Amino acid sequence: MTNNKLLSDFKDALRKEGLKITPQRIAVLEEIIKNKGHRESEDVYMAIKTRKTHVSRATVYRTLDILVQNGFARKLNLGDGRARYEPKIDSPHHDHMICNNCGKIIEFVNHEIEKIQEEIAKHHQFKLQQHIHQLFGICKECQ
Amino acid sequence: MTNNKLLSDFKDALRKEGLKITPQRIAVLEEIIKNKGHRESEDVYMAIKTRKTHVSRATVYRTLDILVQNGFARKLNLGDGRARYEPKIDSPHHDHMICNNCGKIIEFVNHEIEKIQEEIAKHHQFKLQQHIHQLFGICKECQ
DNA sequence: TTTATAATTGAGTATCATTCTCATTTATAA
DNA sequence: TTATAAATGAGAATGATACTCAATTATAAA
Ligand SMILES: [Mn+2]
Ligand SMILES: [Mn+2]
Ligand SMILES: [Zn+2]
Ligand SMILES: [Zn+2]
Repeated sequence: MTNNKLLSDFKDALRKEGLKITPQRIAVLEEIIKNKGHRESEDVYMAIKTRKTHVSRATVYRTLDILVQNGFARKLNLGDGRARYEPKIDSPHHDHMICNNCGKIIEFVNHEIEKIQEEIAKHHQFKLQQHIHQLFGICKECQ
Repeated sequence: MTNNKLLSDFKDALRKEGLKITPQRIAVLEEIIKNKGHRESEDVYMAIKTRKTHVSRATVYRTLDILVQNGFARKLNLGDGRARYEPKIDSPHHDHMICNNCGKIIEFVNHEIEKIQEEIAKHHQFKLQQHIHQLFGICKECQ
């Protein structure tokens, strides 16, 4: 999906939700889809602030929420007290391996695990909505 | 394992670490092994404070860390900003399903998943140290 | 048992990510 | 162009957890 298509989809989503199209909101979307992935709110804030539109931390947080709510981004909790955001469009579901030493994030997906998860849920008559699966350890380069 | 055995093991662990045996530390251990599981620090603090030894929040946090460091408890991050602690002794590894509605926690373990995890790590030459696997959704009773 | 002392405790303060408040600014539809 | 509801930003608030440091206490030596 081209960035232009994404941008116009985002504008459509804003209109559909009765939200206004503002330079700050566009800037946050653009920053997130630069696809460096796994960005902290503060990173996004600094990146936008230093070279583009004037923006506040509050607005970055608010816009990241809008992106997550509308399926443009995914919010990750890596257990270190700071949320990360990654673009969701064109990025199918995956989970993460995180290096305890350098913080590097490796993405993985395993359909067998996904299937077993669903069986476990079904067995407990539990309606599965989301899951978190994170592997922590030491990456190849840090050993 | 009896609670008495656990208590003496804890005292041994404290001695081995050069730490003192205090009523506060004993009280936190006892509260945790009451096996209600998945307790918040504040719960533990209130429980001890209301019916036993005088204790402070700081000491509860410090002692929970000692328990985790020495293998007596496991610390869980359920993504809601408050850590949970569960006894680890006599409780083999398991993961958690959490109801998005009522907060109920169901424990599960699946050896196939555990095995695949290890294969994934090995494939990336990643030395696996811990993992988090949590399923979120709506429990049977809340549907 | 007393003493010396290093560890522990607790009250309060600090931290830090995130959310909230509200006065000012702005996007949008008429 | 105007009216106005929504959005923004600066700074305050929040909440879990960590830190500080003076007072207390567990422990080992005498
Ligand atoms: Mn990712
Ligand atoms: Mn458990
Ligand atoms: Zn690494
Ligand atoms: Zn439920």
